[in-house]
Amino acid sequence: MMAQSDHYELAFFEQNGFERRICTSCGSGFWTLDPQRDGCGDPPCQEYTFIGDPITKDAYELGPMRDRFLSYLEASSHTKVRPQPVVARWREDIFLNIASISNYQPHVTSGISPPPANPLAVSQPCIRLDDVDSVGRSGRHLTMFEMMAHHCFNYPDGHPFLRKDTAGNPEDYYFKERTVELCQGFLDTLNIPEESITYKENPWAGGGNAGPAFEVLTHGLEVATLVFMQWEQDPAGDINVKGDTYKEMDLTIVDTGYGLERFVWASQGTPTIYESVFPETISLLVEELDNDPRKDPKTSKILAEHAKLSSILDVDTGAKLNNLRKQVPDRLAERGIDTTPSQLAERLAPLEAAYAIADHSRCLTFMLGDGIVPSNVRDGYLARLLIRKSLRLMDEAGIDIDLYDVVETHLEALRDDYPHLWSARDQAADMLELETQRFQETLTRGRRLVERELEEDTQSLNLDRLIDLYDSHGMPPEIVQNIAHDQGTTLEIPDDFYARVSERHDHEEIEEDTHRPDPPDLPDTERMYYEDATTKDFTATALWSGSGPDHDDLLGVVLDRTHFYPEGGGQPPDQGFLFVREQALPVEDVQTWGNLVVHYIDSEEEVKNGERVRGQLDWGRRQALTKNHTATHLIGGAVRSVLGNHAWQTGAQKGTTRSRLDVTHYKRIDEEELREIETLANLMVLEGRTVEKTWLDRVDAEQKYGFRLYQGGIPDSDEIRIVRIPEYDVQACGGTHVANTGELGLVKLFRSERIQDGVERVEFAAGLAALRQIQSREDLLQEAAGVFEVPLKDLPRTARRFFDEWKEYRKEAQSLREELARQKLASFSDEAEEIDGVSLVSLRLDLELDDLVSAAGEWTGKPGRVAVLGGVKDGSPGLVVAVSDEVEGVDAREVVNEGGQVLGGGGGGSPLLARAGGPNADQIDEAIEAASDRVRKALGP
RNA sequence: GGGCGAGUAGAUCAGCUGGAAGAUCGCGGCCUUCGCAAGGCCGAGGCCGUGGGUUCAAAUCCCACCUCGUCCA
Repeated sequence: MMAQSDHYELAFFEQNGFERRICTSCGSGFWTLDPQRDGCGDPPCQEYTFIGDPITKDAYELGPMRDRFLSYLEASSHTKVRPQPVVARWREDIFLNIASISNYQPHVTSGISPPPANPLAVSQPCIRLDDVDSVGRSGRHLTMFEMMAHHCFNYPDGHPFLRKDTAGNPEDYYFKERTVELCQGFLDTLNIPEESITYKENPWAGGGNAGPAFEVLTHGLEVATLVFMQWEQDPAGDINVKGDTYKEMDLTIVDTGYGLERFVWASQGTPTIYESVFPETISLLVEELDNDPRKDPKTSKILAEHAKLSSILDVDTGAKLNNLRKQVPDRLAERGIDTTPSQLAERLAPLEAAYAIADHSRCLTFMLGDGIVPSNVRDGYLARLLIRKSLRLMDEAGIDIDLYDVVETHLEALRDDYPHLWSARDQAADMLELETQRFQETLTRGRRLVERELEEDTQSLNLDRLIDLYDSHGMPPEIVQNIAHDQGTTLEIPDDFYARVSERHDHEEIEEDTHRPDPPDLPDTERMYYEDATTKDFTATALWSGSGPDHDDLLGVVLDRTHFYPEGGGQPPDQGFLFVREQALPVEDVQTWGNLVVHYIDSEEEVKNGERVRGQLDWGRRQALTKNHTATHLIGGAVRSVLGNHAWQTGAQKGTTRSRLDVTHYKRIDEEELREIETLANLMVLEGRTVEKTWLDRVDAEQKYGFRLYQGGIPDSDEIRIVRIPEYDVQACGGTHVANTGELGLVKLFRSERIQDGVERVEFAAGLAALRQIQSREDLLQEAAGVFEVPLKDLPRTARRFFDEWKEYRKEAQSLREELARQKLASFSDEAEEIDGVSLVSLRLDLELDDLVSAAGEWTGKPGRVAVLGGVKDGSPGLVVAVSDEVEGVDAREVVNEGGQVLGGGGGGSPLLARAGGPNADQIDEAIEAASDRVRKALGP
């Protein structure tokens, strides 16, 4: 454990009269101006003292509090920057933006990119679902909140960003002292009593970094955290934090977080944070409650006590909640209110549901507004989870309004501060309606399933099955319990139900990344295709050759410069030849290796370092790929224009003959939309728009175009290449593109398919490949029309007629065949052999086996009969044996098998009807005879 | 990205240890009734998701694909 308390000995504290004390309750070090104080101020060491007694003179709402914070920092040489989306598309490791510092990870914190400003101030909407089960019950948890923050990135002397002047002004840099000063200064502007504030020492670690940190507390509420990132994880490091070792970093970072909603809450002193943050939403929901608990005058007192106690107790599990519910009545008794834990639970449950719904719907407002499409995978699942939780809570609390109506209260409240949410409201409404409908269908389906199972066996619903129902059919155990209750069965749901569900998933394999070896130490390969996309022949110097990381059987060659495009961004590599000493060596593959481009050639010969090499591209291939790549951008633009801005690219693969683009969308793309997309893309071709390619600073590019740039993924460099079709589409993209959209000639969409829930794949082609595809489709049509010998325009009608007639004839043929079999049998029936009172018919009829079966079945419909029928149809023999119910001692399976053996195969069926077959068609008569013999033996004396 | 589940009559689902494609509701006709509800009898309606494979024989087993549901990271 870190014992370096000197990390916290600040001049600021000394100069301003703060004292370091040790909390008598938890033993933590903290700093205070109050000489009497002996507790750190952090729950559970202290409970809330601001409920009903706000910490500021004025009550603040979100907007004014946020402005207050940002303008205070602007006045202290910070630059205000725009917040980023709640969907962390620039991160590979997380779906949602969980903190303001996430905006700058990993590219800024690792030193690849400079920050947008330095120092900077921001109020960043964040989403954390870890505590979702405490939301509504604890009175303080939120799934979505704004983290107000000031950050400073302290670049060491001589850092390249300082030379480039993109690292801010070093004179404005600060670390611990100034950070605490700014924090204290902000609290002072709110007139929060200074002696109520404590700075609690609590080192922080996360994501490979660590550093000393303060929790800032007042009135029992943690309102801010001040983190000083100055260590990075290193197994050989000598600094120990929470069990890991770290070393000092070159770049130190001030990472602060001020809870906007907490400040607003503390300034209003309402029983819970929810009434302060979204009062309109709460009113709407509470009015819809079956019985409004707030009409009871006692409730506000109860709520206040409940809130204060919940501050010092965790309520993230049912057991802990019950514990809280037991303690509150005692406290209330002291204040003259009589209640029991169960009364309390009953009184509070609907209100807690309303709080949770209000919270979840605000979170959804941001999720859907920032383009998450609800689905069963990835971030979409998180949205679906919240939607379903909300719907269930609404159902339980008897709130009978559309979820979108709740979301709308947030949209209105947030309209001015977050206009992009408002403009996506139609899609949000659509998605919520669809999701509500889907959930109802899931529940209906599940209900039927459960009812059926209970009907068959009331004991069938054991825990295993309960987990099954949830895991495979989405049936929450509570709902299954209700259904069981209605059917008069009781079900126990264990406390650790959800833990048991996840146990099932514990064994799932996690794929490990294969680690590529580091590239040789060579200068970056100059990629000439960016500057000049029309050259197909070039000369260069070989710098390295050997076994590369991608192929064992091919020789890797690195040149100082190349026109060969390495596979990347969904564009396959170029092919062609390298000419070495007048010898043409085919280039099979081209890949990047760090900043190098490796050409893989099929060659026995070594390529010597320093040798001159001529390269020649397969130009037809390159052109086809280039056209398909530009077409991908055209389709992407058209898709977003037709479907909406939520349609984000999740993948793309270009080919020479066809390409595909995957986008998020909440329902199937229909034929009409597909046509619209195709038309729009072709209009762009017809207009012949210029395709602009420019290099921009990452920060500039993001400021100018926003995160929609990263449709195709996030480049990990400071400079990024922008491919722009003016007033239509702009993306960060490293691929090859035509100069003008007119060069594509034609773009053809083939189909869309649902590759997973919430993701549509569009397949298309461009240029000659598009024409060829159209032609080959036409060939198919012509061929089909040729089969029917009708003109193309009559094809659908004719096909329909043929299909209908085929069905009709098939049925007719079947009944005729049955009739035929019956007739034949009847005509032979007088040949029946009488054995011990049983008539045996033994015949050869060369008909379909199915028809023999119906004939035999018909015959044995009357008592005392056995039929052995065999025949050869289309070269394969078949044998059927049927026995009337009453005949004893004859098992059709045994009889038929006797014949089956003769046929070289086998047979089986039921005791009354069985069939057999085999390869020996010429033995059919013998087989019939063998089977009949078996019957005679069975019946005979 | 991974796990689980499903696709059979217009709808909901049985059948899935291979051996004659079923039930219920709905639909059509008839009977009963003054009429309705209900009941009784008869009937129509199936590329058993698609394509391969195994087998004498596949709705059933195997593989691939298509469509849908669900849980988790």
